[in-house]
Amino acid sequence: MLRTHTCGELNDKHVGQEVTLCGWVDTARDHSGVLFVDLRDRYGRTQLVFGPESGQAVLGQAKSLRSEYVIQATGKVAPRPEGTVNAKLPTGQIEVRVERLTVLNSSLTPPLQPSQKELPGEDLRLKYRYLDLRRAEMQKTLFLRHRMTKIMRDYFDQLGFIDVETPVLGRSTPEGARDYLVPSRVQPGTLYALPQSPQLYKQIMMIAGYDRYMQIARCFRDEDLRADRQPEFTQLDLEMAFVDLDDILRVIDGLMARLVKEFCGRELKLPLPRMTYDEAMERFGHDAPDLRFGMELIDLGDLAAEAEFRVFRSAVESGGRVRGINAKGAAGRYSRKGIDELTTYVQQDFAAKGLAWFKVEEGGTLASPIAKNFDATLLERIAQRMEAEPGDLLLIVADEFEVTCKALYGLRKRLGAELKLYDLKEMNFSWVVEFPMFAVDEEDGGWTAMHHPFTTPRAEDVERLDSEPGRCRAQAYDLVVNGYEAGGGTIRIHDQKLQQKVFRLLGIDAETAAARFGFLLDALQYGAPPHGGIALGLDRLVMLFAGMTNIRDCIAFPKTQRATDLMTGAPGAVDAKQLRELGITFRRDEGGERGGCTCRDRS
RNA sequence: GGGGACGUAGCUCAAUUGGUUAGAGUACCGGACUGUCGAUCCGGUGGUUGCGGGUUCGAGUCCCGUCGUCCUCGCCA
Repeated sequence: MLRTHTCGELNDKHVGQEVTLCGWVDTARDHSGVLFVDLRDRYGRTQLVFGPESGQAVLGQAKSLRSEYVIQATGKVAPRPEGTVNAKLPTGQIEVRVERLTVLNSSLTPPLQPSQKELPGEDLRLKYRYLDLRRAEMQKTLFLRHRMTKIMRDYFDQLGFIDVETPVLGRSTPEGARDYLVPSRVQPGTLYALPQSPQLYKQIMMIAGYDRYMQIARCFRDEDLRADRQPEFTQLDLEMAFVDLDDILRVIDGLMARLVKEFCGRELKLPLPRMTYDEAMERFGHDAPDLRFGMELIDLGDLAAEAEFRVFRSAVESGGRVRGINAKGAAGRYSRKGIDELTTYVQQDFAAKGLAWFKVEEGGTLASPIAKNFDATLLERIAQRMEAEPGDLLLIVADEFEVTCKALYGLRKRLGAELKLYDLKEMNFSWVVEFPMFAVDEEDGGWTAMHHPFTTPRAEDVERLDSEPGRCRAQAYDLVVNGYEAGGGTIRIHDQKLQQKVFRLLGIDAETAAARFGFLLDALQYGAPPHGGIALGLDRLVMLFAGMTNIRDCIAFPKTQRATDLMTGAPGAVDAKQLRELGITFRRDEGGERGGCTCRDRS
């Protein structure tokens, strides 16, 4: 080793020892006769002192040090003179009086400095990721991520799970997200698909008798990005045989309790609360409700039906819903213009027809441009239903059920943040269960799998498969943390006949099913045990435990919103020879100009 | 594919709403300084205002297009 200690470990117990440290020059303060360097590595910072006793040569050398130079310094650990102790630094009790200095490497003037106070623009951080990753914040997050996966592996190991790797080169499945495809050279005209999840492989592992499987698996989905979504992401994936839904939830409950104990220093009360999908949609308008605050959706359908106000009455008469939320004490926070913004928001983002609102005045009367369309008693009953108090702002959406869900969910989320209705450090865990088996496919009007086509219906709903699939509930469950879907899973179908029935319902004919996952249908006929599992979004979990709202900050090398890597320039053009070997040509009108013959420097 | 925000010195930002020579902090370069830790003090370099058009006597500012980053709807079993 080129060093005897790290930059984070020296303290007054080391005084008098000769040590050698290696690291990066964080800052240098030159006082002519004496010069200080804060030396940084991922363990911390230590102050180096160059003075007359270092010798003219070493002092002169030190004067040439600049930000991010990599140096090796040897000297004695000394207590800092009285009055110069730095309480902000764990190593602030001591300093190293340097006797020998080696510049291991110099550095260009860095475009971003790891210790600078203002965070540089994200494009710059991504382009110079190696500099960004030197920041303490990033190092802290990646270390948190490491500790979390360590705990996960230990936890599942103790429960008898085995870690099995599954292929990255697989075959495309018909449903779900868009696949990333990899052309085969050996089989011209065919392509592999990168896994959206190891779903089928882990089911095969159950059939093979490995009754407790886990993996921290990379998954790929070629869909548009969000603050909490990357095209390449990591799942904590697991599967168990001979279990029911409660067994899976209990295992994850235990894991969450362990993580919370380790990183939040408290006991998590188990079992985690459960809510049905229907209840979540009714109370919060979303299947991943943020339970850190109230402001639940309130149904006003019966009152709206009595109203003269046409917008309300016709919504109910045409089978829609009239629901609202009460933003307690927010009437003063939202001016007419502010409410207009909220209206535009629900119209543009959720296709709501409009937003009705009332401000609750002193004395409890409801004030609004639409108030004249209601008689006084009805207004009073609305106020009562919504538990309105002076200063409250009532926001009401009258529309189709789905629209009221989306719009009010959006409003609740937005107002929750704007009104700071929750503690940013709080962690709230819950389960949402009893998802519908199927949803109506917007494109062809047929049924589509709500979760995935291998999901088992609830035992009491199996008979509904034929008669009313829309009311058939699945043995599916989502883990929800602070309003984020942190993971989801199902009990799988282990009966080949039932599996084929579900495929038929989904409009996947026998031929297609056989071609796409005949191997699973085959395997189900060779003694498939009952099994089920779950996958947790690791990046999201890290984000949540780190108290962040951006998944990119929890990933060492993330992609931009347009799915590029600003550091490497990926994706990029490839050599013409590579394309020839794969039998690929690009049409000129579809990226032909990028399909050039050589890799292009995109910087 | 739709909606929105942003793009000015290496970096973080400003520029009195269209006005004459585009500023500040920091970084960088030079000088001073023996106890600093956001060191301080003095001096200096640094700009195709993302790019391309247009309107105007005059554009960082207005308009159109384009590129990039972010937020969001659709999308994400």
